[in-house]
Amino acid sequence: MTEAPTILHADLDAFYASVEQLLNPGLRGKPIAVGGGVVLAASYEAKAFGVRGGMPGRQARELCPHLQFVGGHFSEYQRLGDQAIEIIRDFTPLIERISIDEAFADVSGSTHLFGKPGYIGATIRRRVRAEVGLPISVGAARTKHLAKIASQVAKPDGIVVVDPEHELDFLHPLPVGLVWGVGPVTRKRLAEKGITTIGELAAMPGQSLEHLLGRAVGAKLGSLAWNRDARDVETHHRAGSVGAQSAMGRRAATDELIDSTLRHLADRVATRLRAKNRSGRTITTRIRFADLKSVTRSITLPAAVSATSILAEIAGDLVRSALADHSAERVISLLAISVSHLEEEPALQLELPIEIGDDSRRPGTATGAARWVLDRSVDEARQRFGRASIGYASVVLSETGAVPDEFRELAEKD
DNA sequence: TCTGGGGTCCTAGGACCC
DNA sequence: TCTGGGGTCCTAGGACCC
Repeated sequence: MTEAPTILHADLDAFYASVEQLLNPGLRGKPIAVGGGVVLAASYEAKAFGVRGGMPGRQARELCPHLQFVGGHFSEYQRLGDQAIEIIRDFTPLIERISIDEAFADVSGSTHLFGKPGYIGATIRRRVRAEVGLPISVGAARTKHLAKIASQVAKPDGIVVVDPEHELDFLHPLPVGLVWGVGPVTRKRLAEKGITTIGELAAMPGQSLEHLLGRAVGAKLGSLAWNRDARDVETHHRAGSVGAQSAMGRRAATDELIDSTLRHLADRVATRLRAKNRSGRTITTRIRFADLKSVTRSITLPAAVSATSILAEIAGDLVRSALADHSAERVISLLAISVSHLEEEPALQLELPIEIGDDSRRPGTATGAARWVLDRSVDEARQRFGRASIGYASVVLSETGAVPDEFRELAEKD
């Protein structure tokens, strides 16, 4: 007897756009896009014109002249996404939420109560439609990877159950791009070899696959991988890094721009770290130049940090050193800070003897511990009086006119 | 046609240790 | 002394995902 298709993958369709159409009935049936400069989500009516997530707004308008851009109702996205997940939770506690609009569920222990996986999937779809008001697609299969492919095939607003006896029949005609880990670059590389379907991929010897794509991806795609694919639904994740970035069009890389941007980014990252009671040892900065090529610089410290000012200063050192290595580049289009090697935050952060450059950590400035205490009080004040109520002067100033932080935190591409 | 933000994982070279 | 292998950590870059 073969195993049952007890892993479900549920994925809300064109999520942000569907929410906007739910909130405003006047938008239903119309091509709309959430976002502005860039399309974060497009309704199916807009997708019919070729509009896609991640596309520049101008290009989207050219493809679809009647495209309507709508602002994001961020808290509604979170609330409705949570509501849909809670419906799935009525069927099983084994849920792995991948993003705001997507989750795996293991229903192997639920079938004696609720029926076959396909029936559970259909019930979830009906209830999400009735109780939340949104379309959701479901894939059911023996493994996570297969269930995810199935839900993509099920879109829009459908369900696909992959019979374990006929997995290969299901997979082989599908395009390689549906395989997790095959993006535009790999797809192009495969197309050059004449491979466009999963079946053609499966017919390729494992060795040449690995030669073409590298060991990890190649092994994953090997035809046997379908049977070894992980199927454990992991109910809690721990973030491995916390970061923030800021795109800025094309700007001259002046000290003022760099310092104020890094302060803003360090503030966002460090605040989130402290909220999670975490801190990190490795600090990575990224600079993207005018031609969209980017470089990174990182440093791993002997002790973890979560203080805003320390993070900003170290990031400044890293960015300046990278700019010095690329002195021909004077125009930048993006700056980013990320903190990894995360650790649990100790009760009180000790003073850190950090000296990686000349600069601003002179005698007389606050110690690590003092800065940490200062940060904590800023965090508390913001919780009580609102985010804009307090902050470092340069940070507060640079908030104005920027993309709302809620937008950043929810941003996704479909 | 040159566009946002938050992440994960992999690769490869080099330093360092035993 | 110019010679081996294995393991871990760090850094930089890149592909990919939502």
